Amino acid sequence: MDTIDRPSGRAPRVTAAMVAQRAGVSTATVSLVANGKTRGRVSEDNISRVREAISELGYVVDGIGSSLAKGVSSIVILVAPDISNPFFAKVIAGVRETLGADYQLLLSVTDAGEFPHAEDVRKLMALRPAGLLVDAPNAGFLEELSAAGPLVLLDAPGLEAYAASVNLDVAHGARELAAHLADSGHTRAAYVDSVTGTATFDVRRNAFLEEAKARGISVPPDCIISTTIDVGAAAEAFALAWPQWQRSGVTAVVCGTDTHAYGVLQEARVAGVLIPQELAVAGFDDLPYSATSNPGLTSVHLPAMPLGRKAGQQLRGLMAGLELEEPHVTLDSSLVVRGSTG
Amino acid sequence: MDTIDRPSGRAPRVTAAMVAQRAGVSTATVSLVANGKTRGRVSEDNISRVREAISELGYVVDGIGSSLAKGVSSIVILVAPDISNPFFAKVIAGVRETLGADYQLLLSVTDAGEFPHAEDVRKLMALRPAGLLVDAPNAGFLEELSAAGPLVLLDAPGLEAYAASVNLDVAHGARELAAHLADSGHTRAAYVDSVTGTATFDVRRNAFLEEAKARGISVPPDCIISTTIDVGAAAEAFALAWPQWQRSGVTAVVCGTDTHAYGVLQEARVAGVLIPQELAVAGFDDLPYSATSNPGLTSVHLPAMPLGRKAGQQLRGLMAGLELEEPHVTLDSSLVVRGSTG
DNA sequence: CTGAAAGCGCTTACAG
DNA sequence: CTGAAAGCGCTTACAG
Repeated sequence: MDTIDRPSGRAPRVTAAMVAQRAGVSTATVSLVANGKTRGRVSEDNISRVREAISELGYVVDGIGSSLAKGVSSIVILVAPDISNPFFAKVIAGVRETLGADYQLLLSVTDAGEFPHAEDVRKLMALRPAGLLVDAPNAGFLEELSAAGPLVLLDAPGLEAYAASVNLDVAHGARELAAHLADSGHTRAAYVDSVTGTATFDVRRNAFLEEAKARGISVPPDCIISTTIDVGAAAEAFALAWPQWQRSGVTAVVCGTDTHAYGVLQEARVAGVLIPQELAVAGFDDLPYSATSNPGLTSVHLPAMPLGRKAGQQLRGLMAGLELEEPHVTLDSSLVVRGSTG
Repeated sequence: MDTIDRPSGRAPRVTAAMVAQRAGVSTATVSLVANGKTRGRVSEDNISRVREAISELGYVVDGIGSSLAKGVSSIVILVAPDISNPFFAKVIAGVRETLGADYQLLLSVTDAGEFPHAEDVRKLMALRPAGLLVDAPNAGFLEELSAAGPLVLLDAPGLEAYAASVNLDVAHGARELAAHLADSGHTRAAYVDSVTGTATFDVRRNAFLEEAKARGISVPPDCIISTTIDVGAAAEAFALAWPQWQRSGVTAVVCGTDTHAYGVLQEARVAGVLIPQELAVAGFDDLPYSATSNPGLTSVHLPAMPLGRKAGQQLRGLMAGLELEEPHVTLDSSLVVRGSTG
């Protein structure tokens, strides 16, 4: 039985006042009922009256009015430099899962790899978000943020001083990878880095280089290049560098992301470089396609969904006004060996 | 010269009243200046006074207060059933590009392939969005939406009656694909569909089946299966179906998305099925990885970024109160042939 | 050109 | 347990 009048297409906005009138109570009571704050404040009788009126009229608390009165909205802003990464889609899924229907996820996207600046941040804050999630930030951005309100950083190694964080132990996987290559007999490797000045990429590179060195794998400075996170760009850069690398005895290439690695694989096929016989290739992220490529891509697996889930969970805690028991969490990474490294 | 006092971490909210006082004008004037509505309404003198005060105090118009007064927010909601698809990341990038900094993009995500229902929609509308973008909807969802305000549909073939739309001519690519397979000598094919009841998948399948039939390729009912848009799920389903298909003489598999096709490629490698000698494989979307896989995946290319761009552009028109010159736009698709089909 | 005032829809002390 | 009232920060007729 639909009792809503909808004469000509657009339904009129139903307000708390309309509900109040129908239920024969004040708007204050409507607000209490609609927000479930009735405990010891509203009579059973009025509760059911209001509930009935609410469902009859199809009333929904107006987000804007509510936000203004409360001083905060139900929006959670997720700032991220690269949503084109499939890895990131899983992080979002994880966030959504723990945030549930109480909060709306607003995605702040800029151009690939770029972070918003002071003015953009102010505009975002003008939405009075309930909380902020920042993925793979750099220190400069966090300085500008001058953190107002609940804030959780994702994948922000070394930036623990700024806010609560959920990190990935990429260094562990990077070391495993170096060990794996050393065990396979490699003694000279190259590294394809990401150009974005994001902390996680520094950690990946440094951990790999350090462990490689310790294991007798040399990575000369001219064997380290960087490109944007793009298959084509990586392919091009590799094409340019390979002749040189080959001459200097490079037998393995490690890439900052699987996306870079796909570019290397692609170009290697074009150039007739045998993978893994002539060249071993590995990446970070373990994107879904890495299991599918031919050969499969050896990669450092990062738990994307758990990352999003945990970050959402921590943020919920902060938004509820809690003191986090464990403000800094680190999730494991581990190497997945596939055909691209023999 | 930073004149903002920030005694202990959290900056106090700067309001229009504070700016007004500093500039020696009323809040009405501040509002006019902040919104650029000064033409013939504010003296040059006051304009510069207010501008100065604004920048001195770092004032930003509060989104919530503004939205409440205006009756509409600056939020554009993008509803989509599957953001884990890299295709979708590009659509978002296109939308962002045309929407610019004036609007905030709110991503409404549900579980993969699911659409929000009545209640969720109401909650979204409670944010008073300036506009709505709905990707790959089904009719049921649009019925529930009872469209209030500017709305543009993306990739919603056959749903033109509901709202302005930007569509992809997937049928054209699908027919090209059927022709290509027929030309390659295939006479029996299988189809791996998506389980989501999304119109575009129906169009893809139907256009392919029709053209295949016309070209002498038979696709028996038991050679049509469907799975979620997931590499693993597709691989599993293919593993189960392949022995049967092989016996019945299937030499080509067309997949509703490249993601499905990756699953088929993966399982084929495991099962030792030679691609393309024993089995030709093709998909839709032309994801970045399709150029990289080995063999490369033949796929119907869909212009993701232009799709997002055009949709954003149309929505801007509607939000500006314009009548769209061309409310229904269709973008081209075309087949990209790679190694997976020989 | 300018400002006082009403109003957007809600929430929350407050007084009863 | 209940409601009148103030207030959140802004925008927009309105009167001047």
